Amino acid sequence: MDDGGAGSAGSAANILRAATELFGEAGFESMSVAAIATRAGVSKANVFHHFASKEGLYLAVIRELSREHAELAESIASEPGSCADKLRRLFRAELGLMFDGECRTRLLLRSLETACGKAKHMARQALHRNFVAVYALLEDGRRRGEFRKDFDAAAATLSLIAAKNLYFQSHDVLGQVEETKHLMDMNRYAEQICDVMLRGLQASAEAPR
Amino acid sequence: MDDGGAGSAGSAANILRAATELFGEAGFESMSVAAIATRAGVSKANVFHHFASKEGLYLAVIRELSREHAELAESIASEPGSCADKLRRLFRAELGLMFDGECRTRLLLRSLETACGKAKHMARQALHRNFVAVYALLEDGRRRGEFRKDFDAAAATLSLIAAKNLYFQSHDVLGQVEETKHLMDMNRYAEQICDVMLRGLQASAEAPR
DNA sequence: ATCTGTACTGACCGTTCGGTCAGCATTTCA
DNA sequence: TGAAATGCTGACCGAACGGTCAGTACAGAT
Repeated sequence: MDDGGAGSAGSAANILRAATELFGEAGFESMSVAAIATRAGVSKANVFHHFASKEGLYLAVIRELSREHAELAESIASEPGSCADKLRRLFRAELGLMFDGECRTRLLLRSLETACGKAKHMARQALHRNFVAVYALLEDGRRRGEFRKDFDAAAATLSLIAAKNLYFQSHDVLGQVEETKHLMDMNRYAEQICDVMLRGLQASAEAPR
Repeated sequence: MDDGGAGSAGSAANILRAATELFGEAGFESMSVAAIATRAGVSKANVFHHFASKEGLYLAVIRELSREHAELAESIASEPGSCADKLRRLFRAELGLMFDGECRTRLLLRSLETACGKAKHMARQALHRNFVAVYALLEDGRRRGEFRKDFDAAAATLSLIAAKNLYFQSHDVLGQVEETKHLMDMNRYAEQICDVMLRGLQASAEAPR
């Protein structure tokens, strides 16, 4: 029983992968340990051999995903270039990562609202690390004079992250509505969102209305 | 068995209310019919007397909430005033409604990602009606010359809705981080988001960067 | 050759779940 | 007065669940 970590690269890794897929497709409660074992090609008892409990397995999955997502933002933010450029690059890269492993992303997003306290907390920590990276980027842009002095960096950061998350959640229905069909293209959406936001951040200091 | 609707105003209404609360606190799968019956002060069998199944009860709850949320946007959009004003009013009003019944909102948001296909569809329809109302508002602003000609109304609408949803989801952790403490105040957040967005929509036509 | 630890399994357990059903009250209508 | 319909319940059911356990197979160390 190693509970998380790579562990023997055989069954344990298979179980972790199967669990990621199945927990991603449906929720924690609606996916049984037996189903995960079947998908992984092992016996149900073997799942409990490698992981202490169903919740332990779930947490191991979340832990892996959280790290992966948080590190991306931090890495891009530390690259050179103007803040506006970095913001565009970051937004696009994050969308890319999200769609790269759809079920993984869905799992992480769902965990934000799960009953299980520990999973919720880990998912929120991932969100927080992401927040801090984007927030720092916006504050940096303000210091450098790229953005106006009087915008609320926290609100703007939240709005950017939100735009990313909801886009992912509703991507598969965008094609069903005429007005949103053109947004199916990820890069086009990223461009539009960044355009509006950057205009808002760069606009002169006079109040809107 | 009346399956939805007010019905006898006694037990059926109690069950519906209890189900809304409990499904809101936890998810569909993690809340048992027995628990709902206890909270409603009736027997478990009585739940099945009024509703065809657990899923039927769930759908009845969602149906009620969807209507409530979608109608607000449509009503405010039809009021008089400038589009910028209406956008501000709408954003604030929607946030208000969300926090008015927290567990109801949580339930609706969670349904967007549930395994149950019908519930997901209904929640998405509510989202769609909301989308259409905001989208029409932005397009109207563009036609009236309040906003610039070349912004993407669909992307901006999605972003506004997203900013609202994520704010609700993360509201209780905003107080734990120094940079976001000031956003705990709903109206202040609404103001900041609308400021950035409206500046982005009203800014002159030259490209940002 | 034997011992020890590890990976793994099939069979099983207690519990909880959604759902059913026969039957008891109360009301409604004839 | 009685028959029919409705609201409601406790007792019960089969299925599925998370989790356990005794035991097998096989590795490497002594």
